[in-house]
Amino acid sequence: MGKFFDTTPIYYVNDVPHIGHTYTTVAADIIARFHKLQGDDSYLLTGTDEHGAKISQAAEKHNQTPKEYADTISKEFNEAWDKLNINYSRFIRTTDEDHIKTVREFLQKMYDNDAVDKEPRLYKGLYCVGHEKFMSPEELVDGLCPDHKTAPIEYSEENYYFKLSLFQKQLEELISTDQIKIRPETRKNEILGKLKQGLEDISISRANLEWGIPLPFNPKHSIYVWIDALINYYTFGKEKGIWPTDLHLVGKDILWFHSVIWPAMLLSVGEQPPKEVFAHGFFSIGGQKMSKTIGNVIKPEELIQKYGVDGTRYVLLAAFPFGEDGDFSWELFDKLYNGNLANGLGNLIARVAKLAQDNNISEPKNDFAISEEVSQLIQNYHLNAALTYIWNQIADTDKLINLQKPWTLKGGELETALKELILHIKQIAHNLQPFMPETSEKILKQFAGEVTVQPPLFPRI
RNA sequence: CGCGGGGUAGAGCAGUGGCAGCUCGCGAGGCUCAUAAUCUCGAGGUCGUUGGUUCGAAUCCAACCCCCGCAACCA
Repeated sequence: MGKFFDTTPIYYVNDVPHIGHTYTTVAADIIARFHKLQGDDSYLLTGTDEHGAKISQAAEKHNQTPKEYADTISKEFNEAWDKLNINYSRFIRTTDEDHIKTVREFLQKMYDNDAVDKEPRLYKGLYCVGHEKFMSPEELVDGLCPDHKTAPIEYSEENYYFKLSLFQKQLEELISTDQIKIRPETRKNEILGKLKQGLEDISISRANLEWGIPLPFNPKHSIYVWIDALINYYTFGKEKGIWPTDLHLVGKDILWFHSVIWPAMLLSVGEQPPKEVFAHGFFSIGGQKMSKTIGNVIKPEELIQKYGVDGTRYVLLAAFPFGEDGDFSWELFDKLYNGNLANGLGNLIARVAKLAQDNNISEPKNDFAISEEVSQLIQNYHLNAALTYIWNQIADTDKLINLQKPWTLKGGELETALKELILHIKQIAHNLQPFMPETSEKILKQFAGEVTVQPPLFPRI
């Protein structure tokens, strides 16, 4: 028994929930539920990231204030996770009062500790309006932005800088010794490689941004949205007294922020860095990159409508090795659903329930926990391998039925055979608890006391 | 140019020095408890190319070919 605290990234309200957000969040929920079942004091944090210029622009388009706009999108995320049975401890928003207060205190402390310059640096650069970012002179072709064919504006702005470069040695040490454990291993190597190339100080404020948290030591500046966002983990962790984070689950695109910038920020205020950062892979859609522009984004509602809540949780995690990229297609997910849920798990439950009901067999009493093998796999975040293991248990039980042929047996032999099968099923149901909580509960209920036939768990599609 | 991922059976993938595997699909057979479900057997691969290291290479090394991603909203 111990404490376990894991997080999803907080999602930027510039975008509505899609399959990528869903994947991260379901995985984080499975890990958190697993720890709870093991008796740990388990916390899962998710939420939305709501500040920044992009949000105020999007709000303007919808004729809303930034807060109104953020409220709308944030609610979509929150509702999606409720539908998916995500057992979060808190849904945090960067517009929450306590978060804003914590961010200001955090930044003040960075400032007091000399991790932030006392005076802003003047940043001069070439700003491309199309990109909404500064371009380096090398990126320009004939003085024009190669993508937009426009001349960038010469623009200068005063920014406060975080002295990230001071932490290079310490981070290399912490990461290479797994005190900040980065997984999968290839990602750790990537980060270490990038660290060796040197760290530059980073700007943490914006001068002309209204939709943001003011810098405590100079309210004319707003805090850069990434800095604001990362602190959400600390807002919750500090309040609950459960710091540091045991696991930040992130997409591979934001690993740098979570494994380098965020730990450095924590070190600068004398707090412990996260124990582990795990970067999972991305979905492509039918061989193409997932993109709003292409319009091939899959929404969680579409998945739930087709596969149900637990069906969605299952197919997302069963489809690919956890940590690696995978190519989504409805064909693949349909196959997984029909093959493994309808024909596999669902059918096994149906056939044993019928045999037990017809012969008035009642539940054998026994104590159960998650199988040791499954437990090990989940602890190492081999979620997909854990599911494979459980499905082998299902296949083995099907084989056992065909071997025993209970429909040819009578009396004591029949009872012994069926009770053995029921024990197998209960073990499977327990192993499924973190992955498919509703299904697991349904099965355990169905096989409690007098076993009865129930409607199919997963009708074929 | 750079960085990263990948090329293994019809499809999707696992396998990082020791007899090439899994799932789906396909073919044949069995069972009848079950959601046209389940079980058994089978066919199908010169592991991208070339060269090297080794008793032995899908696996290690070198060169090359091809696909995808990052630099543009996006987990």
